[in-house]
Amino acid sequence: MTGPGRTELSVLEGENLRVDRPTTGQRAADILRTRILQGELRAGTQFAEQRLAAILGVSRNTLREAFQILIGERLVVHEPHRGVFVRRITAPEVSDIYTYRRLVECAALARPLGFDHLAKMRGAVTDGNGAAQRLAWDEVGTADLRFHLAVVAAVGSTRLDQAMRVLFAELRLAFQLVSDPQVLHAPFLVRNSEILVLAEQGEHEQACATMRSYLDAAEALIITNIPAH
Amino acid sequence: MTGPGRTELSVLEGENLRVDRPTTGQRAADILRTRILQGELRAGTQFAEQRLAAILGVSRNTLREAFQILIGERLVVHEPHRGVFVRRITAPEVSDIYTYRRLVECAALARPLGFDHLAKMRGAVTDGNGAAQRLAWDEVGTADLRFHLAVVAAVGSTRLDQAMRVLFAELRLAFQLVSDPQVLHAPFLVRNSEILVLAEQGEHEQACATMRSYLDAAEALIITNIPAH
DNA sequence: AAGTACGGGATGTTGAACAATGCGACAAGA
DNA sequence: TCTTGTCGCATTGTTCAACATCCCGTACTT
Repeated sequence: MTGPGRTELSVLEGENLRVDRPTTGQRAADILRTRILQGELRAGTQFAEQRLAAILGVSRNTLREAFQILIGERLVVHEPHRGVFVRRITAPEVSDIYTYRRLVECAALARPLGFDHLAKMRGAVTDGNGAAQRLAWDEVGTADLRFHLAVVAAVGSTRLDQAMRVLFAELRLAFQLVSDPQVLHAPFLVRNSEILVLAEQGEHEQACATMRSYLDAAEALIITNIPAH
Repeated sequence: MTGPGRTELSVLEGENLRVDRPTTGQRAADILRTRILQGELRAGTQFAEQRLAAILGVSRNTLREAFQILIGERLVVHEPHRGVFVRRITAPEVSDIYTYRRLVECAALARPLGFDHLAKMRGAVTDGNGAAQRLAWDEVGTADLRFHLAVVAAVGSTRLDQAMRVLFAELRLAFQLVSDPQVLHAPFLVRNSEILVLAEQGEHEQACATMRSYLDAAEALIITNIPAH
Protein backbone atom coordinates (compact mmCIF):
# COMPACT_ATOMS: atom_id res chain seq x y z
CA MET A 1 0.00 0.00 0.00
CA THR A 2 1.72 3.13 -1.20
CA GLY A 3 0.93 6.69 -2.16
CA PRO A 4 -1.13 9.16 -0.11
CA GLY A 5 -3.62 6.52 0.99
CA ARG A 6 -2.54 6.49 4.58
CA THR A 7 -2.28 10.10 5.62
CA GLU A 8 -4.95 11.59 3.44
CA LEU A 9 -7.36 11.47 6.37
CA SER A 10 -5.53 14.46 7.78
CA VAL A 11 -7.96 16.68 5.91
CA LEU A 12 -10.62 15.66 8.43
CA GLU A 13 -8.48 16.16 11.44
CA GLY A 14 -9.08 19.63 12.79
CA GLU A 15 -12.76 19.63 12.15
CA ASN A 16 -14.55 18.82 15.36
CA LEU A 17 -15.94 15.82 13.64
CA ARG A 18 -16.70 13.74 16.71
CA VAL A 19 -19.94 11.88 16.77
CA ASP A 20 -21.91 12.66 19.83
CA ARG A 21 -24.11 9.89 21.02
CA PRO A 22 -26.55 11.53 23.36
CA THR A 23 -27.01 9.61 26.54
CA THR A 24 -30.53 8.86 27.71
CA GLY A 25 -30.41 11.67 30.21
CA GLN A 26 -29.40 14.13 27.52
CA ARG A 27 -32.25 13.06 25.29
CA ALA A 28 -34.67 13.45 28.16
CA ALA A 29 -33.25 16.93 28.74
CA ASP A 30 -33.72 17.72 25.05
CA ILE A 31 -37.35 16.75 25.19
CA LEU A 32 -38.03 18.76 28.30
CA ARG A 33 -36.09 21.76 26.97
CA THR A 34 -38.13 21.78 23.80
CA ARG A 35 -41.38 21.65 25.70
CA ILE A 36 -40.32 24.38 28.07
CA LEU A 37 -39.20 26.72 25.30
CA GLN A 38 -42.39 26.11 23.36
CA GLY A 39 -44.30 27.31 26.36
CA GLU A 40 -46.16 24.08 26.93
CA LEU A 41 -44.84 23.91 30.45
CA ARG A 42 -45.65 27.15 32.16
CA ALA A 43 -43.32 28.90 34.56
CA GLY A 44 -43.61 27.44 38.02
CA THR A 45 -44.73 24.01 36.84
CA GLN A 46 -43.27 21.26 38.99
CA PHE A 47 -41.60 18.23 37.52
CA ALA A 48 -42.87 15.38 39.66
CA GLU A 49 -40.11 12.82 39.44
CA GLN A 50 -42.11 9.66 39.63
CA ARG A 51 -44.79 10.63 37.15
CA LEU A 52 -42.39 12.30 34.75
CA ALA A 53 -40.03 9.35 34.82
CA ALA A 54 -42.93 7.09 33.93
CA ILE A 55 -44.04 9.40 31.12
CA LEU A 56 -40.58 9.61 29.59
CA GLY A 57 -39.98 5.93 30.15
CA VAL A 58 -36.77 6.41 32.11
CA SER A 59 -35.79 5.78 35.67
CA ARG A 60 -35.76 8.46 38.32
CA ASN A 61 -31.97 8.47 38.37
CA THR A 62 -31.74 9.10 34.66
CA LEU A 63 -34.36 11.80 34.88
CA ARG A 64 -32.27 13.47 37.53
CA GLU A 65 -29.38 13.57 35.10
CA ALA A 66 -31.63 15.45 32.71
CA PHE A 67 -32.55 17.84 35.50
CA GLN A 68 -28.91 18.67 36.15
CA ILE A 69 -28.45 19.67 32.53
CA LEU A 70 -31.47 21.96 32.56
CA ILE A 71 -30.39 23.46 35.87
CA GLY A 72 -27.09 24.38 34.27
CA GLU A 73 -29.00 26.16 31.52
CA ARG A 74 -31.10 27.99 34.11
CA LEU A 75 -34.30 26.77 32.50
CA VAL A 76 -35.42 25.09 35.71
CA VAL A 77 -34.68 25.64 39.36
CA HIS A 78 -34.06 23.03 41.97
CA GLU A 79 -35.35 23.51 45.48
CA PRO A 80 -33.98 20.84 47.81
CA HIS A 81 -36.56 18.39 49.05
CA ARG A 82 -39.23 20.28 47.17
CA GLY A 83 -38.55 19.53 43.58
CA VAL A 84 -37.64 20.92 40.20
CA PHE A 85 -39.71 23.72 38.71
CA VAL A 86 -39.83 25.58 35.42
CA ARG A 87 -37.96 28.80 35.96
CA ARG A 88 -39.95 31.90 36.82
CA ILE A 89 -38.21 34.89 35.28
CA THR A 90 -38.45 38.16 37.18
CA ALA A 91 -38.01 41.72 36.00
CA PRO A 92 -34.57 42.20 37.60
CA GLU A 93 -33.39 39.07 35.87
CA VAL A 94 -34.55 40.38 32.52
CA SER A 95 -32.50 43.50 33.21
CA ASP A 96 -29.55 41.32 34.13
CA ILE A 97 -29.79 39.50 30.82
CA TYR A 98 -30.05 42.68 28.80
CA THR A 99 -27.12 44.24 30.62
CA TYR A 100 -25.14 41.24 29.51
CA ARG A 101 -26.43 41.51 25.96
CA ARG A 102 -25.69 45.22 25.73
CA LEU A 103 -22.09 44.66 26.65
CA VAL A 104 -21.54 41.74 24.31
CA GLU A 105 -23.56 42.69 21.27
CA CYS A 106 -22.53 46.32 21.14
CA ALA A 107 -18.89 45.36 21.50
CA ALA A 108 -19.33 42.76 18.78
CA LEU A 109 -20.54 45.43 16.36
CA ALA A 110 -17.68 47.74 17.19
CA ARG A 111 -15.26 45.68 15.17
CA PRO A 112 -15.13 44.84 11.46
CA LEU A 113 -17.36 41.91 10.58
CA GLY A 114 -16.42 39.15 8.18
CA PHE A 115 -18.31 38.66 4.97
CA ASP A 116 -19.80 35.32 5.88
CA HIS A 117 -21.14 36.65 9.15
CA LEU A 118 -22.75 39.57 7.40
CA ALA A 119 -24.33 37.00 5.09
CA LYS A 120 -25.78 35.10 8.01
CA MET A 121 -27.15 38.31 9.46
CA ARG A 122 -28.75 39.15 6.15
CA GLY A 123 -30.27 35.70 5.96
CA ALA A 124 -31.85 36.14 9.36
CA VAL A 125 -33.24 39.56 8.43
CA THR A 126 -34.70 38.16 5.21
CA ASP A 127 -36.31 35.24 7.00
CA GLY A 128 -37.69 37.56 9.64
CA ASN A 129 -39.32 39.80 7.08
CA GLY A 130 -40.75 36.81 5.27
CA ALA A 131 -42.21 35.40 8.44
CA ALA A 132 -43.69 38.80 9.29
CA GLN A 133 -45.48 38.91 5.97
CA ARG A 134 -47.01 35.54 6.79
CA LEU A 135 -47.87 36.90 10.24
CA ALA A 136 -45.88 34.03 11.76
CA TRP A 137 -44.67 36.02 14.74
CA ASP A 138 -43.03 33.16 16.56
CA GLU A 139 -40.86 32.54 13.53
CA VAL A 140 -40.07 36.23 13.50
CA GLY A 141 -38.82 35.78 17.04
CA THR A 142 -36.69 32.83 16.04
CA ALA A 143 -35.19 34.75 13.13
CA ASP A 144 -34.53 37.65 15.44
CA LEU A 145 -32.50 35.48 17.79
CA ARG A 146 -30.67 34.04 14.82
CA PHE A 147 -29.72 37.52 13.75
CA HIS A 148 -28.25 38.33 17.13
CA LEU A 149 -26.47 35.01 17.31
CA ALA A 150 -24.87 35.84 13.97
CA VAL A 151 -23.68 39.17 15.35
CA VAL A 152 -22.09 37.43 18.30
CA ALA A 153 -20.61 34.70 16.13
CA ALA A 154 -18.57 37.35 14.36
CA VAL A 155 -16.46 37.67 17.50
CA GLY A 156 -15.17 34.16 16.94
CA SER A 157 -15.41 32.50 20.35
CA THR A 158 -17.36 29.28 20.61
CA ARG A 159 -17.68 29.79 24.36
CA LEU A 160 -19.26 33.16 23.78
CA ASP A 161 -21.58 31.61 21.22
CA GLN A 162 -22.70 28.97 23.64
CA ALA A 163 -23.16 31.45 26.46
CA MET A 164 -25.41 33.51 24.21
CA ARG A 165 -27.41 30.48 23.12
CA VAL A 166 -28.11 29.67 26.74
CA LEU A 167 -28.94 33.30 27.45
CA PHE A 168 -31.38 33.43 24.55
CA ALA A 169 -33.07 30.24 25.68
CA GLU A 170 -33.55 31.85 29.06
CA LEU A 171 -34.93 34.90 27.31
CA ARG A 172 -37.58 32.81 25.66
CA LEU A 173 -38.93 32.15 29.11
CA ALA A 174 -39.31 35.89 29.45
CA PHE A 175 -40.96 36.18 26.04
CA GLN A 176 -43.70 33.89 27.24
CA LEU A 177 -44.69 36.50 29.78
CA VAL A 178 -45.75 38.78 26.96
CA SER A 179 -49.07 37.59 25.67
CA ASP A 180 -48.94 39.01 22.14
CA PRO A 181 -45.89 37.87 20.15
CA GLN A 182 -46.51 40.53 17.51
CA VAL A 183 -46.06 43.28 20.07
CA LEU A 184 -42.88 41.56 21.11
CA HIS A 185 -41.19 40.99 17.77
CA ALA A 186 -42.63 43.34 15.16
CA PRO A 187 -40.88 46.52 16.37
CA PHE A 188 -37.46 45.02 15.90
CA LEU A 189 -37.52 43.90 12.30
CA VAL A 190 -36.64 47.38 11.12
CA ARG A 191 -34.02 47.84 13.75
CA ASN A 192 -32.20 44.65 12.78
CA SER A 193 -32.28 45.70 9.18
CA GLU A 194 -30.79 49.06 10.08
CA ILE A 195 -28.06 47.42 12.10
CA LEU A 196 -27.21 45.16 9.19
CA VAL A 197 -26.91 48.05 6.73
CA LEU A 198 -24.76 50.05 9.12
CA ALA A 199 -22.53 47.07 9.76
CA GLU A 200 -22.11 46.43 6.04
CA GLN A 201 -21.11 50.04 5.53
CA GLY A 202 -18.60 49.86 8.34
CA GLU A 203 -20.46 52.44 10.41
CA HIS A 204 -19.53 50.79 13.66
CA GLU A 205 -20.46 53.68 15.91
CA GLN A 206 -23.91 53.93 14.43
CA ALA A 207 -24.44 50.19 14.40
CA CYS A 208 -23.50 50.07 18.07
CA ALA A 209 -25.86 52.89 18.95
CA THR A 210 -28.73 51.31 17.07
CA MET A 211 -28.10 47.99 18.76
CA ARG A 212 -28.12 49.70 22.12
CA SER A 213 -31.41 51.37 21.37
CA TYR A 214 -32.79 48.00 20.21
CA LEU A 215 -31.81 46.34 23.46
CA ASP A 216 -33.06 49.17 25.63
CA ALA A 217 -36.40 49.09 23.88
CA ALA A 218 -36.71 45.32 24.07
CA GLU A 219 -35.90 45.27 27.75
CA ALA A 220 -38.41 47.99 28.50
CA LEU A 221 -41.04 46.29 26.39
CA ILE A 222 -40.71 43.01 28.25
CA ILE A 223 -40.57 44.51 31.69
CA THR A 224 -43.60 46.70 31.21
CA ASN A 225 -45.51 43.69 29.92
CA ILE A 226 -44.71 41.39 32.80
CA PRO A 227 -47.94 40.88 34.71
CA ALA A 228 -47.66 41.92 38.34
CA HIS A 229 -46.38 38.78 39.97
CA MET B 1 -50.13 42.67 69.00
CA THR B 2 -49.82 46.17 67.63
CA GLY B 3 -47.25 48.53 66.21
CA PRO B 4 -44.70 47.59 63.59
CA GLY B 5 -44.24 44.08 64.93
CA ARG B 6 -45.95 42.34 62.08
CA THR B 7 -44.60 43.81 58.94
CA GLU B 8 -41.13 44.73 60.07
CA LEU B 9 -39.74 41.65 58.36
CA SER B 10 -40.21 43.44 55.08
CA VAL B 11 -36.71 44.88 55.46
CA LEU B 12 -35.36 41.41 54.75
CA GLU B 13 -37.54 40.77 51.80
CA GLY B 14 -35.68 41.79 48.68
CA GLU B 15 -32.33 40.59 49.83
CA ASN B 16 -31.70 37.22 48.25
CA LEU B 17 -31.51 35.84 51.73
CA ARG B 18 -32.28 32.24 50.86
CA VAL B 19 -30.27 29.60 52.61
CA ASP B 20 -28.73 27.21 50.18
CA ARG B 21 -28.20 23.73 51.48
CA PRO B 22 -25.81 22.06 49.14
CA THR B 23 -26.89 18.59 48.17
CA THR B 24 -24.44 15.72 48.51
CA GLY B 25 -23.70 15.77 44.82
CA GLN B 26 -22.87 19.46 44.96
CA ARG B 27 -20.48 18.97 47.82
CA ALA B 28 -18.78 16.16 45.95
CA ALA B 29 -18.46 18.48 42.98
CA ASP B 30 -16.96 21.16 45.25
CA ILE B 31 -14.32 18.76 46.49
CA LEU B 32 -13.40 17.57 43.02
CA ARG B 33 -13.38 21.10 41.64
CA THR B 34 -10.99 22.24 44.34
CA ARG B 35 -8.62 19.37 43.70
CA ILE B 36 -8.72 19.93 39.96
CA LEU B 37 -8.02 23.65 40.23
CA GLN B 38 -5.18 23.05 42.64
CA GLY B 39 -3.57 20.88 40.03
CA GLU B 40 -3.62 17.72 42.13
CA LEU B 41 -5.52 15.94 39.42
CA ARG B 42 -3.63 16.35 36.19
CA ALA B 43 -5.25 16.87 32.82
CA GLY B 44 -6.39 13.60 31.34
CA THR B 45 -6.83 11.86 34.67
CA GLN B 46 -9.79 9.53 34.61
CA PHE B 47 -12.39 9.51 37.35
CA ALA B 48 -13.07 5.84 37.91
CA GLU B 49 -16.61 5.78 39.22
CA GLN B 50 -16.41 2.85 41.54
CA ARG B 51 -13.17 3.79 43.25
CA LEU B 52 -13.96 7.49 43.44
CA ALA B 53 -17.41 6.82 44.85
CA ALA B 54 -15.83 4.71 47.54
CA ILE B 55 -13.23 7.38 48.30
CA LEU B 56 -15.82 10.13 48.60
CA GLY B 57 -18.20 7.92 50.49
CA VAL B 58 -21.08 8.41 48.09
CA SER B 59 -22.90 6.17 45.70
CA ARG B 60 -22.19 6.03 42.00
CA ASN B 61 -25.42 7.81 41.21
CA THR B 62 -24.61 10.71 43.49
CA LEU B 63 -21.12 10.92 42.06
CA ARG B 64 -22.65 11.13 38.64
CA GLU B 65 -24.62 14.15 39.79
CA ALA B 66 -21.31 15.77 40.73
CA PHE B 67 -19.95 14.90 37.30
CA GLN B 68 -22.81 16.69 35.59
CA ILE B 69 -22.02 19.86 37.48
CA LEU B 70 -18.35 19.76 36.54
CA ILE B 71 -19.21 18.96 32.94
CA GLY B 72 -21.29 22.13 32.84
CA GLU B 73 -18.26 24.06 34.05
CA ARG B 74 -16.12 22.44 31.38
CA LEU B 75 -13.61 21.25 33.97
CA VAL B 76 -14.10 17.64 32.97
CA VAL B 77 -15.19 15.92 29.79
CA HIS B 78 -17.49 12.97 29.49
CA GLU B 79 -16.85 10.33 26.86
CA PRO B 80 -19.74 7.88 26.66
CA HIS B 81 -18.94 4.41 27.85
CA ARG B 82 -15.36 5.49 28.47
CA GLY B 83 -15.58 7.72 31.47
CA VAL B 84 -15.04 11.20 32.85
CA PHE B 85 -11.64 12.84 32.51
CA VAL B 86 -10.01 16.02 33.72
CA ARG B 87 -10.18 18.44 30.83
CA ARG B 88 -7.19 18.74 28.55
CA ILE B 89 -6.96 22.33 27.38
CA THR B 90 -5.59 22.89 23.91
CA ALA B 91 -4.05 25.97 22.35
CA PRO B 92 -7.09 26.82 20.19
CA GLU B 93 -9.23 26.69 23.29
CA VAL B 94 -6.95 29.09 25.09
CA SER B 95 -7.38 31.45 22.15
CA ASP B 96 -11.13 30.94 22.34
CA ILE B 97 -11.11 31.94 25.98
CA TYR B 98 -8.98 35.02 25.42
CA THR B 99 -11.13 36.12 22.50
CA TYR B 100 -14.06 36.03 24.90
CA ARG B 101 -12.09 37.91 27.55
CA ARG B 102 -10.94 40.60 25.13
CA LEU B 103 -14.48 41.35 24.14
CA VAL B 104 -15.87 41.44 27.65
CA GLU B 105 -13.10 43.04 29.64
CA CYS B 106 -12.23 45.74 27.14
CA ALA B 107 -15.87 46.66 26.81
CA ALA B 108 -16.20 46.72 30.58
CA LEU B 109 -13.43 49.30 30.82
CA ALA B 110 -14.94 51.46 28.12
CA ARG B 111 -17.62 52.72 30.49
CA PRO B 112 -17.41 54.73 33.70
CA LEU B 113 -16.69 52.53 36.71
CA GLY B 114 -18.33 52.94 40.08
CA PHE B 115 -16.31 53.88 43.11
CA ASP B 116 -16.77 50.59 44.93
CA HIS B 117 -15.65 48.60 41.94
CA LEU B 118 -12.53 50.69 41.63
CA ALA B 119 -11.92 49.97 45.30
CA LYS B 120 -12.16 46.24 44.70
CA MET B 121 -9.77 46.52 41.80
CA ARG B 122 -7.33 48.47 43.96
CA GLY B 123 -7.61 45.83 46.68
CA ALA B 124 -6.72 43.10 44.22
CA VAL B 125 -3.74 45.06 42.91
CA THR B 126 -2.49 45.66 46.45
CA ASP B 127 -2.84 42.01 47.38
CA GLY B 128 -1.10 40.99 44.20
CA ASN B 129 1.89 43.21 44.92
CA GLY B 130 2.06 41.98 48.49
CA ALA B 131 2.02 38.36 47.38
CA ALA B 132 4.71 39.09 44.81
CA GLN B 133 6.98 40.49 47.52
CA ARG B 134 6.52 37.26 49.42
CA LEU B 135 7.21 35.40 46.18
CA ALA B 136 3.86 33.65 46.56
CA TRP B 137 3.16 33.43 42.88
CA ASP B 138 0.04 31.32 43.11
CA GLU B 139 -1.51 33.99 45.31
CA VAL B 140 -0.44 36.54 42.73
CA GLY B 141 -2.41 34.54 40.21
CA THR B 142 -5.45 34.48 42.47
CA ALA B 143 -5.26 38.23 43.03
CA ASP B 144 -4.92 38.74 39.30
CA LEU B 145 -8.13 36.86 38.63
CA ARG B 146 -9.81 38.84 41.39
CA PHE B 147 -8.76 42.04 39.69
CA HIS B 148 -10.31 41.00 36.43
CA LEU B 149 -13.45 39.76 38.12
CA ALA B 150 -13.76 43.20 39.70
CA VAL B 151 -13.49 44.81 36.28
CA VAL B 152 -16.26 42.60 34.96
CA ALA B 153 -18.40 43.11 38.05
CA ALA B 154 -18.56 46.81 37.18
CA VAL B 155 -20.82 45.93 34.29
CA GLY B 156 -23.49 44.85 36.74
CA SER B 157 -24.74 41.52 35.41
CA THR B 158 -24.66 38.53 37.74
CA ARG B 159 -24.86 36.23 34.72
CA LEU B 160 -21.80 37.83 33.22
CA ASP B 161 -20.03 37.51 36.57
CA GLN B 162 -20.79 33.84 36.75
CA ALA B 163 -19.78 33.23 33.16
CA MET B 164 -16.42 34.85 33.88
CA ARG B 165 -15.94 32.83 37.04
CA VAL B 166 -16.43 29.65 35.08
CA LEU B 167 -14.13 30.93 32.34
CA PHE B 168 -11.41 31.76 34.85
CA ALA B 169 -11.68 28.35 36.44
CA GLU B 170 -11.20 26.82 33.03
CA LEU B 171 -8.24 29.13 32.53
CA ARG B 172 -6.60 27.76 35.64
CA LEU B 173 -6.43 24.45 33.82
CA ALA B 174 -4.38 26.23 31.19
CA PHE B 175 -2.17 27.86 33.81
CA GLN B 176 -1.13 24.42 34.97
CA LEU B 177 0.44 23.82 31.60
CA VAL B 178 2.99 26.51 32.36
CA SER B 179 5.54 25.09 34.72
CA ASP B 180 6.79 28.29 36.34
CA PRO B 181 4.02 30.39 37.95
CA GLN B 182 6.33 33.39 38.23
CA VAL B 183 6.75 33.54 34.48
CA LEU B 184 2.99 33.34 34.25
CA HIS B 185 1.91 36.01 36.71
CA ALA B 186 4.79 38.41 37.32
CA PRO B 187 4.55 40.32 34.04
CA PHE B 188 0.99 41.36 34.71
CA LEU B 189 1.23 43.05 38.08
CA VAL B 190 2.37 46.27 36.47
CA ARG B 191 -0.19 46.06 33.73
CA ASN B 192 -3.06 45.68 36.18
CA SER B 193 -1.78 48.63 38.13
CA GLU B 194 -1.66 50.71 34.97
CA ILE B 195 -5.18 49.71 34.06
CA LEU B 196 -6.39 50.69 37.49
CA VAL B 197 -4.83 54.16 37.33
CA LEU B 198 -6.19 54.78 33.86
CA ALA B 199 -9.63 53.66 34.92
CA GLU B 200 -9.58 55.92 37.95
CA GLN B 201 -8.62 58.84 35.75
CA GLY B 202 -11.43 58.11 33.35
CA GLU B 203 -9.00 57.36 30.50
CA HIS B 204 -11.23 54.70 29.04
CA GLU B 205 -9.52 54.47 25.70
CA GLN B 206 -6.13 53.97 27.26
CA ALA B 207 -7.44 51.53 29.87
CA CYS B 208 -9.02 49.51 27.08
CA ALA B 209 -5.83 49.45 25.07
CA THR B 210 -3.75 48.40 28.02
CA MET B 211 -6.19 45.63 28.84
CA ARG B 212 -6.02 44.44 25.29
CA SER B 213 -2.26 44.35 25.38
CA TYR B 214 -2.44 42.49 28.71
CA LEU B 215 -4.71 39.85 27.23
CA ASP B 216 -2.72 39.48 24.04
CA ALA B 217 0.46 39.01 26.02
CA ALA B 218 -1.09 36.53 28.43
CA GLU B 219 -2.54 34.46 25.62
CA ALA B 220 0.76 34.37 23.76
CA LEU B 221 2.61 33.51 26.93
CA ILE B 222 0.41 30.54 27.68
CA ILE B 223 0.31 29.23 24.16
CA THR B 224 4.05 29.39 23.65
CA ASN B 225 4.54 27.55 26.93
CA ILE B 226 2.19 24.70 26.18
CA PRO B 227 4.30 21.60 25.73
CA ALA B 228 3.82 19.96 22.35
CA HIS B 229 0.73 17.84 22.79
C1' DA C 1 0.54 -6.67 8.78
C1' DA C 2 -4.28 -6.56 8.91
C1' DG C 3 -8.48 -8.27 10.32
C1' DT C 4 -11.52 -11.07 13.45
C1' DA C 5 -13.18 -13.14 17.70
C1' DC C 6 -13.26 -13.23 22.46
C1' DG C 7 -13.47 -11.87 27.31
C1' DG C 8 -12.64 -8.77 31.24
C1' DG C 9 -13.74 -4.56 33.08
C1' DA C 10 -15.83 -0.18 32.95
C1' DT C 11 -19.88 2.62 32.21
C1' DG C 12 -25.22 3.11 31.34
C1' DT C 13 -29.57 2.32 33.23
C1' DT C 14 -32.90 0.33 35.95
C1' DG C 15 -35.82 -0.80 40.02
C1' DA C 16 -36.48 -1.09 44.76
C1' DA C 17 -35.62 0.26 49.27
C1' DC C 18 -35.00 3.37 53.07
C1' DA C 19 -33.91 8.03 55.07
C1' DA C 20 -34.81 12.88 55.24
C1' DT C 21 -37.62 16.56 54.34
C1' DG C 22 -41.72 19.39 53.15
C1' DC C 23 -46.52 20.21 53.66
C1' DG C 24 -51.14 20.09 54.73
C1' DA C 25 -54.55 18.88 58.33
C1' DC C 26 -55.97 19.02 62.72
C1' DA C 27 -55.86 20.18 67.58
C1' DA C 28 -54.59 23.14 71.52
C1' DG C 29 -53.90 27.51 73.42
C1' DA C 30 -53.89 32.67 73.80
C1' DT D 1 -59.44 34.52 65.06
C1' DC D 2 -54.77 33.93 64.95
C1' DT D 3 -50.87 31.56 66.30
C1' DT D 4 -48.30 27.52 67.52
C1' DG D 5 -47.46 22.43 68.11
C1' DT D 6 -48.16 17.71 66.48
C1' DC D 7 -48.96 14.11 63.33
C1' DG D 8 -48.96 11.53 59.01
C1' DC D 9 -48.59 11.34 54.06
C1' DA D 10 -46.31 12.32 49.82
C1' DT D 11 -42.16 13.58 47.61
C1' DT D 12 -37.43 13.99 47.22
C1' DG D 13 -32.44 12.36 48.55
C1' DT D 14 -29.42 8.61 48.46
C1' DT D 15 -27.95 4.06 48.40
C1' DC D 16 -27.51 -0.55 46.64
C1' DA D 17 -27.51 -4.42 43.57
C1' DA D 18 -28.33 -6.17 39.24
C1' DC D 19 -28.12 -6.37 34.36
C1' DA D 20 -27.29 -4.31 29.62
C1' DT D 21 -24.15 -2.14 26.82
C1' DC D 22 -19.89 -0.82 25.29
C1' DC D 23 -14.65 -0.12 25.08
C1' DC D 24 -10.35 -2.20 24.72
C1' DG D 25 -6.57 -5.24 25.09
C1' DT D 26 -5.32 -9.94 23.77
C1' DA D 27 -5.01 -13.85 21.16
C1' DC D 28 -6.02 -16.04 17.02
C1' DT D 29 -6.59 -16.29 12.05
C1' DT D 30 -5.56 -15.12 7.36
